[in-house]
Amino acid sequence: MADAASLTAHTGYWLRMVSNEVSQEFARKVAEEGVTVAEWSFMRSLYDVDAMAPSALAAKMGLSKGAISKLADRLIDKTLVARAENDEDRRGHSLSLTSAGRGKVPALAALADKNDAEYFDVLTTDEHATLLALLKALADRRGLKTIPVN
Amino acid sequence: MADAASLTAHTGYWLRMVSNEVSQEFARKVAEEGVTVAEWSFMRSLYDVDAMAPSALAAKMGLSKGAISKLADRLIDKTLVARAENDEDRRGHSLSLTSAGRGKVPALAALADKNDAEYFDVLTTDEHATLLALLKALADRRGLKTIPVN
DNA sequence: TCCCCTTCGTTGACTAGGAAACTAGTAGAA
DNA sequence: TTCTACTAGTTTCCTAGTCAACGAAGGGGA
Repeated sequence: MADAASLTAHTGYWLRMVSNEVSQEFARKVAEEGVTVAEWSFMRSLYDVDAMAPSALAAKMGLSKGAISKLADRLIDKTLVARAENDEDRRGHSLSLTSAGRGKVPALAALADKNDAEYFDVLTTDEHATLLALLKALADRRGLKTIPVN
Repeated sequence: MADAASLTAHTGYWLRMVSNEVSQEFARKVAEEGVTVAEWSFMRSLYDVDAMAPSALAAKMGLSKGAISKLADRLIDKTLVARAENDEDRRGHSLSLTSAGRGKVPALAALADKNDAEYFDVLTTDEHATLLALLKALADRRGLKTIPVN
């Protein structure tokens, strides 16, 4: 019955609790570098390519087109990202990192590594590996393709 | 180096991806009952007690006082929750479920159970148990006390 | 008793994202 | 070639949260 179904009994509950914590911790750290987690994810996605269409980035980051549009505006204000019109298809735009933006990525990536390592440090190596494997298995079996922020 | 630090290598990344999915799925389901996930969590927290102070609820749900205040407004509009002034300490208020609100909880709790069971159904019983144990261990060892939405 | 300091809850300004309307441009069919 | 349907991005409106400022109320010391 309802009374027996304690809120804390759900796996989704613990998942969210832990996930929130990792993200908040990381948000605090990247804030010192002057960017948000979403902005970092945006920049990181652009780092591997020359340029990318907003719609592709939306799919990759698991955000709506509208969110990408606004996120891009903010990053352009910070001169970390540039938006260019497309010659072939004049509807499309392409987004790319400026040199300032590109220069910021390594430090942020190091921060991301450090955050992850520190957060999961309370687990043994085996436990950490098991957790990662289970999460990947879950994502795989549920057919997750989108790439959320972080 | 930065290039080697792929975004997808982080445990935090997978955690967030899976957690987002569970939450969104659940959000979609409770929406059919006319409430949001935060509203459900609010009602669930009130279900075990007669009444509760906004500040206590904020601590329990891991939200700010302001968020609780607005959430309460919405639930009062839906006549699921009532707000009363306190006689002993006239600064304090107390929040409680209306009978309509209380009546809704069991169905929502069943939905929460069902969602959790269905989502993690792709794991074997052992895998599910291991995942849950790891998440709890992580929360415990990191001293997590707050109770996030869900 | 009266003042200062703290606490409780609400409010307002702001940030972030989603959904849908909208604009501009492309492509295919007649 | 021109009309229609579709596609890409942006914009607008809405929801949901944070943080900081605020007013009301309590409590302890001079």
